Amino acid sequence: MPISRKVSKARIEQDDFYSIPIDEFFKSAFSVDCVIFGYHEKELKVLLIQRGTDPYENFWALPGDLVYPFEDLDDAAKRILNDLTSLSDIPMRQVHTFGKVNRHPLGRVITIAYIALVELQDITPLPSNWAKETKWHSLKKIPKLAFDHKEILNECVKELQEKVMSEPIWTKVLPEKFTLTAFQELFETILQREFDKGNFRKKINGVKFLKRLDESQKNVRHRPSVLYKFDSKAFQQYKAKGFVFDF
Amino acid sequence: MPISRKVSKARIEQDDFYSIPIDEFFKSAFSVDCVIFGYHEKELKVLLIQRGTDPYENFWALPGDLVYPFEDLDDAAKRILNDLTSLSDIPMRQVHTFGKVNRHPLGRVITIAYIALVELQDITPLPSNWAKETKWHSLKKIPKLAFDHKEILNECVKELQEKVMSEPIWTKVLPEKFTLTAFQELFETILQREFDKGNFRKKINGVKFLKRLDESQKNVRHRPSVLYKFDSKAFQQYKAKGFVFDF
DNA sequence: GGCATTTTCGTATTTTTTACAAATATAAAC
DNA sequence: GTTTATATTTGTAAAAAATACGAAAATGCC
Repeated sequence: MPISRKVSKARIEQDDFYSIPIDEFFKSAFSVDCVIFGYHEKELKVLLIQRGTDPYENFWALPGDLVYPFEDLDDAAKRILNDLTSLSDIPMRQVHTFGKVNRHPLGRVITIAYIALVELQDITPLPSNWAKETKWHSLKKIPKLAFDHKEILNECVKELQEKVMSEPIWTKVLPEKFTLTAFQELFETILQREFDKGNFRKKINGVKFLKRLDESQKNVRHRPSVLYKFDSKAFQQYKAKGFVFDF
Repeated sequence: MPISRKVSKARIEQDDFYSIPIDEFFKSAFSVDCVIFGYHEKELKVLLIQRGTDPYENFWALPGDLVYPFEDLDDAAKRILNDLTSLSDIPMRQVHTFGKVNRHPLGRVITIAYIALVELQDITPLPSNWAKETKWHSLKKIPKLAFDHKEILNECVKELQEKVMSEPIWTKVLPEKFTLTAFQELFETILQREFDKGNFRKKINGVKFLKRLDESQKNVRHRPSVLYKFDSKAFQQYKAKGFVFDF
């Protein structure tokens, strides 16, 4: 195992290399930040924590922390979300890595952002470990955030909008059996545009992984809506062909 | 600056925290791997280097190296590609971060993958620094690769197929003025399916950011093709609306 | 000029989208 | 019971787009 290697003098003099000890490279850390979007009744929120530790003590921030040296990234995301908010069983997806040199005051820390989408009412985050407080914040009024978390959040909103069209990231938001109206409203909220009810429904009926059930709503004072469910097996075939909703 | 912080005993005993020195977190490194796809005459290749240093000396690998502690990720990608292959001015896009614990024998190293797409004939990579050799490898026969680079490559092929539909990642492949036949062949190669010539053309003509010029091919022994060019300004509006080709 | 070649245009058919209206199913009010 | 309010569901006519072809056009070369 070499203890040093040739590296370029970064953009000072091309073709001119000098040696720096390889140990110098192993002085960085990385973190995971979890962007948990909460949906409820046509409103989209994001779960923030109030930091109870330096740096940025008392600031609102995305739930995030340093990854252990012996921990896989996806595992770290789960563990960190659970550490700070007591939440578990929330499937998250990696979306982007943010790596500006001075984004963290304690040293070089790059952060990998993960997103998830849940029904607000289904879960009750509880602050834990160094998180003083957890709170759902409407996307329309986000306070000043720690680190570069505002930038991360903005990017993740875009990623959510893209991902919701091609991946079943929305399955945790809806009950197992759901109405097409609920499905439509969810997409309208995330994508910020409206669809014609009848035509939206026609498109859905052409999509095999949304299965119409022989069951309908109860106790509604209007014509009850037929219930649908997501067929993940059928979805696999769509995914293989590069499926994207064409709303 | 705190020298330690409470952390959970990762998945051993929930709700039980102990302290480990914060320095322990700052013993990792990260690298960038560049997946440069080269296109030429209906064939897609990827640029690999032969490693001239441990670990994995003499193995074929994606051009990649450790990121300096004082270096932004996007800058590192450019610098590293240039260090190893002498290439510059190749716009790359971050696609995914790979972070399995034991993916690197020298310690904890996560790697951020970047992709780009270029015309093979336009550039001449030259091995430099610790790269012994550079070579374009057909995607159909990839040798055994260093680290987890095979897995990274496979994932990046999928990302390329997705990105080519929504982002002008293809602009560096085609000359400034190009024929629709060339454009079509490029997409057929990347997506691995074929399109009807006349109908493909009709779709393109409905897309405003592909501008038809008052100019056509010269010195071809058949009816010359009209040339088109990419209008990046017009594309911005498409992008804002979440444009995706619907081939 | 005729030939080979590939682009380009045209068109008839089918399919999908769109916009909107009418019919339907339920609970609750009368 | 009958009516009413409400939202779901179906239907449909017009417009638009996709599809599958084939014919016409423009070039270099013989």
